[in-house]
Amino acid sequence: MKITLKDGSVKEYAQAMSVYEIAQDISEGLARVATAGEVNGEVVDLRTVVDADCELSILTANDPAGLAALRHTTSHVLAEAVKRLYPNAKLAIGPSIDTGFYYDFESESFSRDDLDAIEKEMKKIIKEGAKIERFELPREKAIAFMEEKGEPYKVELIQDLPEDATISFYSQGDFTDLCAGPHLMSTKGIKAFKLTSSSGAYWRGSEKNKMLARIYGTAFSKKDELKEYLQQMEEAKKRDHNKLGREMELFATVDVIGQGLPLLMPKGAAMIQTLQRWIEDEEERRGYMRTKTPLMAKKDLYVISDHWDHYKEGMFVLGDEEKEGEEVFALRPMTCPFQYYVYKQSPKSYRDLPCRYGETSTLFRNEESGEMHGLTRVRQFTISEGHLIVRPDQVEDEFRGCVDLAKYCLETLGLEEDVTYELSLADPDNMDKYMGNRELWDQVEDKMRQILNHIGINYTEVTGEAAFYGPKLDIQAKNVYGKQDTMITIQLDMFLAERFDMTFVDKDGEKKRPYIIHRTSMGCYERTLAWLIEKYAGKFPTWLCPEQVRILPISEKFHDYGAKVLEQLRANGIKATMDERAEKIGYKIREARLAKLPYMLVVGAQEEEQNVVSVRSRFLGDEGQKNLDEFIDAICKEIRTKEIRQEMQEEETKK
RNA sequence: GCCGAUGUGGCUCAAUUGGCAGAGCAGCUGAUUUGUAAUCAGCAGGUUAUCGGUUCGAGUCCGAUCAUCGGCUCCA
Repeated sequence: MKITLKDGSVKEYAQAMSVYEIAQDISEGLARVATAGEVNGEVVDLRTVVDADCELSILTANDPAGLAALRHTTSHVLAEAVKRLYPNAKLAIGPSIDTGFYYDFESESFSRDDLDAIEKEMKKIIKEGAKIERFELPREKAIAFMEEKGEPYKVELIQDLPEDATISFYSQGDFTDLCAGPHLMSTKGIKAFKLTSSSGAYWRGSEKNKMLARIYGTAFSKKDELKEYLQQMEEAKKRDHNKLGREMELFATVDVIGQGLPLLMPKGAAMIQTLQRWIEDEEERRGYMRTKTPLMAKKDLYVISDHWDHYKEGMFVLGDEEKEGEEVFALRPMTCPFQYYVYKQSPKSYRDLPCRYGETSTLFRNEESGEMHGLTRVRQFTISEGHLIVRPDQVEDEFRGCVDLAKYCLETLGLEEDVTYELSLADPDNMDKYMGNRELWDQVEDKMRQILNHIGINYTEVTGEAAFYGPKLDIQAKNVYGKQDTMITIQLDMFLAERFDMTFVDKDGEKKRPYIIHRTSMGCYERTLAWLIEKYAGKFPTWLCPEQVRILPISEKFHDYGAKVLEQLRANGIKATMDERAEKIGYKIREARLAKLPYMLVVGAQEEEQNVVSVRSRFLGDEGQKNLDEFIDAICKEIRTKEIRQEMQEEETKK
């Protein structure tokens, strides 16, 4: 047989060989670092026997799939260590993930001390360097084997495998685990790992099931890589919006106000105000009409919209439903039906469409107590909400317009490189969660795919993530820890128009149903602020800064001149302040730097005499003396064009 | 909601087996009037998240509640 390798070279063998043997044949060095193979594009175990012509790559920890194999093997070592130290623990599952791996056990929860002890045991296991062996069993024998070992979760897993599935096991020393692989040849191949945290996790991800104890860890092929990763995580923590945003006094929380109800402090509020003014103006330019609708409504409205059936648990309900004759209200969790009634106030002609409504809309959602997080998951939030009522022939253009607006927002904020696009579809196995029937959903989902393909967006499809009234294009971003959140959503809805009896009169005089596009432009203000904090580590583009310029007088003698400068800056719409304290200039500069301000203007005798300012910025450092008008022109232009200037490279000096 | 951790001046952290709540920074006052990342001195600041219990005595031990964090589930 002929084996074509990645570099194009060809190896010929007379008899069937395992991937590992081929690696050995290429070089002993390669065999030592091999973690998996790839045959004709499919990732395979090192023990997989190749018996026909194929393309083959030997994977190492430098390949994503190879690294996954290394981490997966590490999770088995973790499981073995846990079984040694806690013989009563039951094994659940232990996959590799983006950042490393985890393993779930039925056990008491693990403390940090426990993790340290387990790590120690893992090192012992790695040092023992047992050979890892793979074997298969027929279904009944596999079940009997795991029953004998007292592993009920494994038995359940095997029972749920398809009838024709290969049931494989990997063993190392005395430890055996049900596993599809691939795995390293020996536990010795694990060179650098760390158990990072422990937590609870539901068996099979369902809250109806038992809570298991999960251990998270990570592994690399080199100690340096592990060290670098751990350092990166430490760095990431420093830009965590939840820490930095509080430190910078952008927001705060108060226990008596409650969970998920952050206070936006003056600086955070200023930033959100800037975003809001910008996006409202931009939407107006794009033909949106602004509405302002109530933050609450009678239950009746939500019954019509079906939110009462689909979303009641998530709403703050006011009044006692059980009480006869009592009027029940609820704070709004969305704006849709309010804007529909704006539309319905007069009969609409096909000429009136598309009808684009925008609202800076505050919403209330009663999230469960454990869900709240900083500014990204809150109970009251404000979004740049909009609904477009469109004729069927306008759907594509209008949808495209929404995507275009979303992209414009992302580009302006400098975030366009950091997002991924998801097409969120209904779960075909759970259609009673949704309005309408499967055929209608197929129609609207196909329409959505078609539009996205025309626009040329690179997206992945995710089933079960649709809204109950339609599929969504979700624009996702990751936080500093790699956790994903939806930043912007554009949704296509062909159900609610009927529920609310929305119509337009078409050319032919017939009443017809419009389509509705639900969309956000910039998304949720709180979440966007969080994202900006992390993206820029608090060093925001000038136009977004709550304090853009600080005047630093050399001494009190120059306060009058400084005040004149301040007045001029403010007259030009620049957010400026003056540090009037009787401190030395070095001290004032230090504080302004730590506050991450873009511009400092030092004013003293020289400046007053020549009627100039000494500019110091985050971008170029000392920019020398400038005429004040010249400085104002430059910064006004920077703010107007929303320029994102390159930061100066420097070491942060902190005490 | 579930599993777990945490909670001491605005911030960062001390406080021996349960035995007088303390420091630095920030703040205020005074002196200094300063030229590009920390001037000096003094003062003030606390019902140790809240409520309850054990004890001669609780920041420390126990219970409940609230909040924050790491996850799970859910979600914009």
